[in-house]
Amino acid sequence: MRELKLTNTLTGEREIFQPIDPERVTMYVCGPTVYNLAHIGNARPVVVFDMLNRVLRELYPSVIYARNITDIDDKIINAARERGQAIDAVSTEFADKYREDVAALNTLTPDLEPHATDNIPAMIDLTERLIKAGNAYPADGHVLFAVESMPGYGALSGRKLEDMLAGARVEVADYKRHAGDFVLWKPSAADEPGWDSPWGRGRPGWHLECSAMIRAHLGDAIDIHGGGRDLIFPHHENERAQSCCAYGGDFVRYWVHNAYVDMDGEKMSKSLGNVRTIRDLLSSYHGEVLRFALLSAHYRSPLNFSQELLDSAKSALDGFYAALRNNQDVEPAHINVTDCVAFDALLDDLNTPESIAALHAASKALNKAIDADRAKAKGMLLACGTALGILQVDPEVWFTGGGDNDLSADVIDKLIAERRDAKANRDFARADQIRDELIAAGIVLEDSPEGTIWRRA
RNA sequence: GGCUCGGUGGCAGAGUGGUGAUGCAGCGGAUUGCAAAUCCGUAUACAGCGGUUCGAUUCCGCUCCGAGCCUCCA
Repeated sequence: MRELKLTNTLTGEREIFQPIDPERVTMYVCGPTVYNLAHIGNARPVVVFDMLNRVLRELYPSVIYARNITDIDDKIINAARERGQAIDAVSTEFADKYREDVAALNTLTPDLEPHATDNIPAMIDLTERLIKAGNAYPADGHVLFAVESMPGYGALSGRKLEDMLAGARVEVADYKRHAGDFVLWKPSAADEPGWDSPWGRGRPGWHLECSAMIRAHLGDAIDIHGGGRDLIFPHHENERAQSCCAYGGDFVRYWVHNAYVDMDGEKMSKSLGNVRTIRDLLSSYHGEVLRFALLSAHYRSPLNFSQELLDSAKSALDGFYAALRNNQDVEPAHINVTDCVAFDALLDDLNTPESIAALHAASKALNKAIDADRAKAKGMLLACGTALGILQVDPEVWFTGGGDNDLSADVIDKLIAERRDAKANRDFARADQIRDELIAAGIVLEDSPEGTIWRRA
C-alpha cells in the first residue's frame, strides 16, 4: 500500500498516516451550526475533507466518515427568535440547505451525520464521568471543566495556561475556578430549549457534543479529526480535554486543519459585508468551478477568494472539458484512480495544486494524442478528474447547458447553418457578422474540419 | 503582550541543498478565409542582511512586512 502523509496539528509534523485499525478507518469533521446559509469559507473544510475521504476510500477497505450537525446552539436560538420560528424549524431548514449546497460541490455524503440533539444523554453521561473523575465541577447551575486538572491541557494549540491568562481580555465569570475553565452544561431559562439533567434543566456547551458523539458513533479513539484552523482553540483543545479525561487514551491520532478563505485580501466577515454564500455563488457558477477554486491552493495555505480566482477556475475546467469534448467519440480506457498521475500528489498531504498540475498534463496529453493513444489518454484525464472530484459532467452539457433565458440551442444551430452556407459561398462578411452577433450574445464558435461547435462563454 | 504561520516571476500557486512545477496574462510561431480552440517556442522570481556549505530560493540567525488564534467564528 502506498503511504499517505498528513500534517498533524498536534505535532506540527508531516506524518505517515497509520490507522488504528486498517480495516476500519475513522474520520470526524466538525460540521455546521445550522442557523444560516453556509458561506464559501464554510465550504473549504467540506471540500478539503471530502478530498481526504476520497483518498482514504481508495486506500482502505472501510472508511467511516462522520460530520456532525450542531442543531442546538445560542446562535440558533437567536435566529429562531428573530424569525419567529421554532428552533427545530430553523435548524431543519438550514441543515437541508447545507446538504444541498455541499452536494453541489461534488462532495460525497458522509457515512454518519450525527445531530447534537439526538445525543443529549451521551453528553450528560460524559459530563457525569468528568465530574466523577475530578475533571469537572458544578457551579451556579453550570458544570465546568477544570482545565488545571488536565496535565497536558494546551498541547494541541501549543499554549500554556499561564500564557493564556496573560492574554485574557474577557471578563471571567466568578463561578469559574480558573479563567480557562469552560462550560460543559449550562442552565436554560424557561423560554430557552433545555433537557433535564442532574444539574437541572439545561443545554450542552459547545465542545461537549463532538466528544460525546465521537465516542458514541465511532469509538474511544479515532484516526482523523478535522476542521478549520480557527477550531484548534478553543474547540478542539477542549474536546480533546473532555475525551482524554473521560475515556483515557489519545482520542485522536491525526488532527488536520485547513486555513481560511479570505475575500479579496480581507477577512470575510459580516461587518465588512463580504460574506458570499455557497448558494449565491452557485447561481452564477457551476459547483465544479467552486470546488476547483477551493482546491487551487493547498489546504493549509490561506485562499484568497476573488473574481479572478473564479474566472481562472472556470477557464481551467473549460480547457479540460474541451479536451474531452474534442474526443467525444473516443471510448475511454479504464484507469484506476490510484493509477492516475493526479493521485500521487494527493498522498502527499493532499497537495491539490500539484495534482491539478498533473491534470493539466493529462489534458495536454489528450489534446496531443495520436489516434492510437486517445482511449488511454482520455481514460487518464477522466481518472484524474475523478481523483479530484471534478469532470463529472457530460462535456456537451458543460458547454451548451444552462442559459435558458438566452438564445436557444435551436436558434444557435440555425445561425451556424446559415454561417456555414455563407462561408461556402465565400461571403465572409455575412459569416463574420453572424459570429459577432453570437459573441455579443455570449456564444463562442469554434470551427474545425468536422464542423462548427459552440459554447456559452 | 503570549502563541502560531507565512513572504516565490504581471497575477495565481507548488516544490527543491546543485538540470529554476503548473495555470492565467504577455511575446513569437504553426494552424485558420479571419477568428476561436489546440499545438510549438520564449522573457520575467524565490522580502532584506548575515552565517553554514564546493554550492541555498531550499538549512540557521537577525531585520522588515503580512496573516491567524488568545475562550462567538470553517
